[in-house]
Amino acid sequence: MYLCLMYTSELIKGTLKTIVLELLKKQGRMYGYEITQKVKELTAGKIQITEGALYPTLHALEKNGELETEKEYMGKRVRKYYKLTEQGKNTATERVNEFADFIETMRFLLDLQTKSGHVQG
Amino acid sequence: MYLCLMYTSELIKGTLKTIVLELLKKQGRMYGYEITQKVKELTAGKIQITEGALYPTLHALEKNGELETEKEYMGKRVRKYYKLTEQGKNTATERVNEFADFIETMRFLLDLQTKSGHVQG
DNA sequence: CAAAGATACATAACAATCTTATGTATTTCC
DNA sequence: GGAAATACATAAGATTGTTATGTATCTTTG
Repeated sequence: MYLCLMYTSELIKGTLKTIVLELLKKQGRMYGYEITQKVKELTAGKIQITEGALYPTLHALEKNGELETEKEYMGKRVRKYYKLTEQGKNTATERVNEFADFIETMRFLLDLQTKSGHVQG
Repeated sequence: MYLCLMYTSELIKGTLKTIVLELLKKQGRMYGYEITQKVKELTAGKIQITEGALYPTLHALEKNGELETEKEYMGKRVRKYYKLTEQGKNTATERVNEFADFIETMRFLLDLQTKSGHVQG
């Protein structure tokens, strides 16, 4: 059995946008810090998005027209909520489909038959 | 149905070492150019390893003690065959296991149930 | 109530890893 | 004999991440 260590950062590389887009698609709207916590929770700590990676990514997606923002004040503290634009919804779907296809290709290439840690059937 | 386009390069990023190590584990020994062709063939052109990425990676793996080389001359042209060291074999297994675990985590995170493009059962 | 930790944003220096471009040289095919 | 394929290699530039740092507010706890 594995301990629940984080993955080497190389693997996460390239999937961050996909994760953010798909999460926003499911959750409707989220703010940055919330995204880091949600991913950590859903992956049992295996994937931990750093703020240094997330915020620039969110800004880039917004600049590219995939996301739009609303600022909300909780007392004096600001929260920037992000949600998908129409374009962002399409991009989210494309990205997820591409990733799904990619992992099937990799599973074939690496001879991975069944899910590790799962008993099938 | 998808056309057989290449994946956005971001996805491949970080998986190159894993691919190389696992291929060498199965094939015994291979030379650089052969690796690029084999991967292209096995993935129907979806993953195309560029030489600018592969050669530096092979050199790094060799420097790190994962690979060892044998030069062979086919006429006047040289081929550099790579094979795994004992350490390399262990690293290959670790990398593949980690990747397998990673894609399961991602499948859960992205709500991917069954294999895209496959009929299960 | 003061300090520590969590929440919430942001940016900059650095590192890793890839693409694209370039270079050299041999072999094969038409 | 020239184009395409084989076979190696490296360098400039782009992308995307980590680590470090900064600011500020809110909550918990001794």
